[in-house]
Order: sequence, then structure tokens, then C-alpha cells
Amino acid sequence: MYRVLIADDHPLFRRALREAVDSTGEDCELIECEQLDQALAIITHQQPDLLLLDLKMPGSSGLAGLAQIRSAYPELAVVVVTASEDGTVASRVRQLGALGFIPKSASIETMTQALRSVLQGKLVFPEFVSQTPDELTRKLASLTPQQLKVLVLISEGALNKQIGYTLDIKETTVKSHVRDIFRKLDIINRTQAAMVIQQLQIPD
Amino acid sequence: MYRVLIADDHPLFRRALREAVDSTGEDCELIECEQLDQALAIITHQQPDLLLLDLKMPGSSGLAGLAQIRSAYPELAVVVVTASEDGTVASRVRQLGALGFIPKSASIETMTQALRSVLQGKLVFPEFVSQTPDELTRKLASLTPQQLKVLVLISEGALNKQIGYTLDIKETTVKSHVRDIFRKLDIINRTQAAMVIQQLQIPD
DNA sequence: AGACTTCCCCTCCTTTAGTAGGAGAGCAGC
DNA sequence: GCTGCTCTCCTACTAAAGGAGGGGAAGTCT
Repeated sequence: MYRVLIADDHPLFRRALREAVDSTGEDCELIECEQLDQALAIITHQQPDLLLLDLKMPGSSGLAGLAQIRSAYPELAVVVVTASEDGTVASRVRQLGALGFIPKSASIETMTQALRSVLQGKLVFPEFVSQTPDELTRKLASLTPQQLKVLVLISEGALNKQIGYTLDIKETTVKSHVRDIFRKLDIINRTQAAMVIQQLQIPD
Repeated sequence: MYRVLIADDHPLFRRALREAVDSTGEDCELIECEQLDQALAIITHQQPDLLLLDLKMPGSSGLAGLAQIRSAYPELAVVVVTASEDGTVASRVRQLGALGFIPKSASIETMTQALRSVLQGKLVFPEFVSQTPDELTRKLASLTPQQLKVLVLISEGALNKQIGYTLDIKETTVKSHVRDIFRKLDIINRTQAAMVIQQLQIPD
């Protein structure tokens, strides 16, 4: 009995994913949400076994969300389902520890088969996915969950004080995180930090 | 007798553009360059009548470069030639005052015809180009040439001091420009300024 | 000539950012 | 137990950013 969370802002596509999950023949309880922060809340409280994640959702499009989830819940199995066919995106998804990458152009049957493979413990990625590690992704994966949260808020133009308020920590703590982030990403100020996140966005 | 500057980093495509210009039947002197800063230098010193500009060149991909050129040399005729087929990009190009938008997928004959039309004073844009003004582009177009230079440097993570050194102006002057930029763009800090530029990047 | 814009520079001031170094609590794994 | 990691918070400091306001020079446009 698996608990599966589908995170996608598109209702029709959620339906397609439901079908694909049902067709695997596994006994699955389905949960759905439309936004990344909803997904994070559900993961915390309901502890699903598998997450089907769209990379482009309102509020947070890109790999930062995946990095946050993977960092905070390393035991959770994640399969990325996205409209992007980009090879760079797929290999970064792999590097961040996702178990599969399914293009939205795939048929329901293909998705079903891919999900079956993942549930059997196999990795499911397109052949063209590069194996060579990406520097940027590697650095991103080295950040702790809290550091990723801070980084995302920096990239939204937030002040340290605002970040502290949002995460309910002191501004001095924020500064500590910021300094550690700079060191890990090998940058010197928050403007550059913001651009790291921007580079991980998924183009429309 | 027209002086035409071709700014594109792809040699084969520059050749195609040369052919297209030659085929117009106009008497044209051709100049070529591969990077945006080269283009800016050539415009300053050789004062071409027409610029064929690729949006994606090493160093500066996106609409910021076009905005800089349009702002600094409003009399120069610019035709954007790009691999992007995106409608948003095309309408922004139009809003920034370019005279034409030619997809790289077009045939040489199509390009030739488009260039003829532009030389006759016509605007050449795909039909799907939206007419409704884009807020972001409107704000960007309101910046002075120097402010655009400062904005681009901000988006590269440069300090005010570095910007002053690069543009050979005092840091206090940089601060004045920065403040004016914030007011025009309706933002409050340089991190947000950097993301404005990032949003105008051309996706790969 | 007058109005206007742009650019440059200035002072004075407050706030924010960033550096350096340390330290305690909690928690997982060995 | 011990180690290591993470998160938290602290002090004290320097550097950078940002706000308000003004002023002068050069050019353009009417």
C-alpha cells in the first residue's frame, strides 16, 4: 500500500497521472495538490511514499523546489513529471536524487510503465541524460534544507530581516546561513545568489 | 548607400544574413561582429544605418542588450534576428522600438523581403505579435542609456564601487542612478533589479 | 531664450549586508 | 560513549547599500 502525492497545477494532467498510477496495479492512496508549499505541508504531515512532482507550478518553477524537497526529505521517492524536454533539466533532476523523469508528452501507458519501474526500485530517465555532474547542481545539493529556504527567499528579493520573520528565526541566524550559502556556492553577495536560482528556472 | 552591421555569434548565420542583405539589391557596406560590446563600439565609431541583431550572443543574451542600443542610439534602425519563436519576445522587441523581427527559421528569400520592407520604412513583425504594451518592457524603455548600463552591471552581481570603476564614474553617481532605477522599475533593492534582467533573458 | 533631459557629483544620514569567531542544543550514526 | 552535522544564537565589527535633497554642465527641442 503506497501513499502517492501528485503535485501539479494542471487538473487535467493530475487526472492523467491518477490514471497512470491506478493502472500500475498497485494499491495506492492518492493525494493531490497544486502548489509547492502545499506539497511541503502534505509531505510533512501525511508522509507519502512517492511524490509525482511537476517542476513548473505557481509560486516556484524550477529545480529549487525539487532541491528543497530532496534535501528536507531524502527518504521520499520523487518522480519529476514535466513539460520540459530539456536534457540539462533532466540530468539536473537526476543529480538532485529524483528516481525518474517523465516528459508530459509521454502516453499514459508509458507513464504507467515508468511508475511501475520506479516502484520496483529502478531509475527511469531518458537515454540522453548526461552523466557528467553539473557544477551548479552539485553545489545546490550541498546546501542544507534551511539554507535552501533562505536561498529561495533571497532570490525573491527579501531582506535578511524579512527572511528571519518568515522562517521564525533571528536575523543573526539568517546571516549565518547566508554566509554559509555564499561559501558553498562560491559567490560573494545576495544578488549573485538570486541569479543562481534564476538559472535553475524552467523556461516557458 | 547603407552601412549595415550584422551582430551574430554564429558564422554560418552571418553568411546567410550577408546573402539576404546582398539580395535586397541595395548598395550596402557590411560590417560584422560577434558580441554585444563589439556591436556597441562599432555603432559608436562607424555609425551604421541598420543593425541586424541576434538576441542570444555570448556575454549578453536577452532583451537588455536591445534596450541598451535603442536607448543609446534611438535613430539607429534595428532588426532583430533570433532563434526564438516566442511571441512574448517578439512583442517586447517591437515595444523596444525595433523595426523588425525575423525568426532564424525563415528562408533567405523571406529575410531578403523583410529587409527590403524595413529599408522602405515598413515594420516587419509576425502577425501573432501582441499589441498590448508589456509593463516590464515599458518600464525598461523608460530608463536612460546610462541607467541601463548600471542595471546590467547590477544584474551581474557587481558592487556600486565596481560599477563606478567600470563606467568611470564616482560611486556616488552610481548610487544616484541606482536610486532612479529603483523608482522607475518600482522595486526596492538590487536583488530584485537583477531578476528584472533575468526575466528578459531568452530561454535556451 | 526657456524648458527639459540627462548625466555627473556632492553631503548627510540611516539601514542593510557581510565578516569573523564562537558556542550551545538536538539528533543521527557508529 | 563519541563524532559529525544542523540549526540556532551571540558579540563586535566593517563595508555596502540606500534615501533625501541639491547643484552644475551639456545637450536638445520648441
